[in-house]
Amino acid sequence: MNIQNVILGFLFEEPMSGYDIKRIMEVSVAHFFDASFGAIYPALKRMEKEGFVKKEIIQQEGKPNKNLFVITDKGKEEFIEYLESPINPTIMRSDFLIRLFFGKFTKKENIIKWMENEKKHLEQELENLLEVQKSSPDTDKYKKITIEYGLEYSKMTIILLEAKIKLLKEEDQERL
Amino acid sequence: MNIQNVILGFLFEEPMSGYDIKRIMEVSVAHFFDASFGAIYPALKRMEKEGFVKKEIIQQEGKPNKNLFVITDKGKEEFIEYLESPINPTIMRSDFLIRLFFGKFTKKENIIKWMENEKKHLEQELENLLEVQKSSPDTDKYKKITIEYGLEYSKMTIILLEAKIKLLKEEDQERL
DNA sequence: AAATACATGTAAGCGGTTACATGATTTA
DNA sequence: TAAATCATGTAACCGCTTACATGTATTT
Repeated sequence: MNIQNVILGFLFEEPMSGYDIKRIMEVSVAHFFDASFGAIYPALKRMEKEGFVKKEIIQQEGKPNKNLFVITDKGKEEFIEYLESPINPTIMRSDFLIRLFFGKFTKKENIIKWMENEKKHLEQELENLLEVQKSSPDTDKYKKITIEYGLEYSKMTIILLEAKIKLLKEEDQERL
Repeated sequence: MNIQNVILGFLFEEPMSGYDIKRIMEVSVAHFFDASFGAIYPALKRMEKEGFVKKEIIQQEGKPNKNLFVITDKGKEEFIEYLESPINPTIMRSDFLIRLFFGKFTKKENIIKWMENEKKHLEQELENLLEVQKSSPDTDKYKKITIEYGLEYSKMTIILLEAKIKLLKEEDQERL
């Protein structure tokens, strides 16, 4: 999977601009995929050159013009081919867990700070996902599963972090 | 966080070769960080040049010689500095979830195949983590939390996937 | 006889990110 | 008046992966 495959997926659903793609990613797949404009725009250009998408320039008033990209039959084929290709393993890269792993080299204060920070982020993600779930109750069942997945993950992790933070704080109390 | 920080962390615990570092990563942090030899060896070289580590060549019989890397005081300072620097957000990149998200464009057969594949991987990870937990009961509490984290994540996800696979399969049964 | 473990290393290339440039309109 | 939203794009750079090269000893 790469940025091209993901863009093709979104354009399979409806024509969009690069800007739209970025925005929709943020409210749908951000918990397991993200991309910057610096990746999206050059990808769209390449894809146009290869005939996977075609560009339609939409004149707008008061706003910059919009490049609306429409998926072609060749693009649809390419996407279907991706779906038939071998799946890549899920990758997680966590600075938080690396720091925790080497936690004995720093003050407990730092560790609690990191945990509370991670918890805060997960609470934000949980809130976002609940919002998404509420605002689009008619999404297809597969998209719903990806939301549930994120919901369960953040809930579980918040609970775990809460318990561990509490334990670490209680250790300090006992010493008084 | 980058490969250098992680290597410094491991060398802070004990001197190791590049090969050792790779092996130990696979049985300790693989569920939230991984690196290839092509990243580890050049990193060690750079770090030696910058004075973060020093190399000791160990003569071995029947095996290739080993480059044992020892962390220097400068290296320790560098690692402590990393632990004080702003934390990077956790990144997850899941081909599985992207495919599921666009699941409506393929056959249910494919989706069940992906889910069963993902479940199989998580069961393997769960097994590995249980093995690690059993084989090193005296690790420090912070490392234990990172293992628990992985354990809870894989358990939760296996249960969720099992339920969803069952649901999808039942849908088919009802149609008969 | 083939594969795996041990052990190190490099070069080419990929798939991005970060930072910048541009510019109107709207909101705080 | 500063910041955010809308909108596109590029250039420099980074951090890695993949593939290859080398070679012995052990296991299958």
